[in-house]
Amino acid sequence: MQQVIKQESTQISAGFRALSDPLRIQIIELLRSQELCVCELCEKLEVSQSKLSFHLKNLKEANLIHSRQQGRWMYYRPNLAQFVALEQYLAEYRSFGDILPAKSCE
Amino acid sequence: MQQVIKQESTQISAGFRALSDPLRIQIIELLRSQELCVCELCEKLEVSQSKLSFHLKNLKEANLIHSRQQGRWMYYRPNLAQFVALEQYLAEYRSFGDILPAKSCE
DNA sequence: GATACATATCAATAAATTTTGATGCAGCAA
DNA sequence: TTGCTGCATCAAAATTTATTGATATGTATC
Repeated sequence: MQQVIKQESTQISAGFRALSDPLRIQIIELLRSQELCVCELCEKLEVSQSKLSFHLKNLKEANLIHSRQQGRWMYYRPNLAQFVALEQYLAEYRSFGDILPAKSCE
Repeated sequence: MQQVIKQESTQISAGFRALSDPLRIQIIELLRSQELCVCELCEKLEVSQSKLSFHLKNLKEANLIHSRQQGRWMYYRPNLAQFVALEQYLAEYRSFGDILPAKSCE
């Protein structure tokens, strides 16, 4: 039982972890309105290509972005379904209703 | 301008970073329905007190929980407003509408 | 006062993540 | 084929974050 909670918490935290870096937030912000290839992201963010590649992989493994190859270029776009999933976790968290006052600890 | 985006992205990512650890998710799950003191969290999560203290500080600095001292005990509870803020970031992200296809990169 | 208890903090270590520069690979064009 | 371009991957170093055990702080009780 405690084990199940532990597993679930690992999945949930993994989703948020991908959003826990400023550069990755900047990346998804740029992808918000338009599919972009790596070279365009490089230019706009002024970071090295391998650094960007590392963070794109990170976002992709968290299922937050999708990619599509076209010729030599790789285009990235957000996977909105995964954003919904994280949003829902937060929404459900709040929906639980008011917090009970602690029964005193002594 | 790019600087502003960078600052904002740092703030946002800091919020998610606090949720990017399984133990911290377990903590907020336990606080979901009831204020708890550190000793109760220790027992339920079976972790050392200093470890717990580290993660509680982390959550508190991210403004995700509040604390209240009563005698020797420190009671923690979620700060729902901050959960709303993060939820809203995700909601607004999605609300931007459909992604434009890339203009070809060549 | 002295003592016990709940929690925070600190310093040292360990572990995980990120950055960097180099190299590899696939697609395209000459 | 050769060479160029866009991107991924890798190994090493740098940085950040987490864990541990010890100690400090504050509160209550005696």
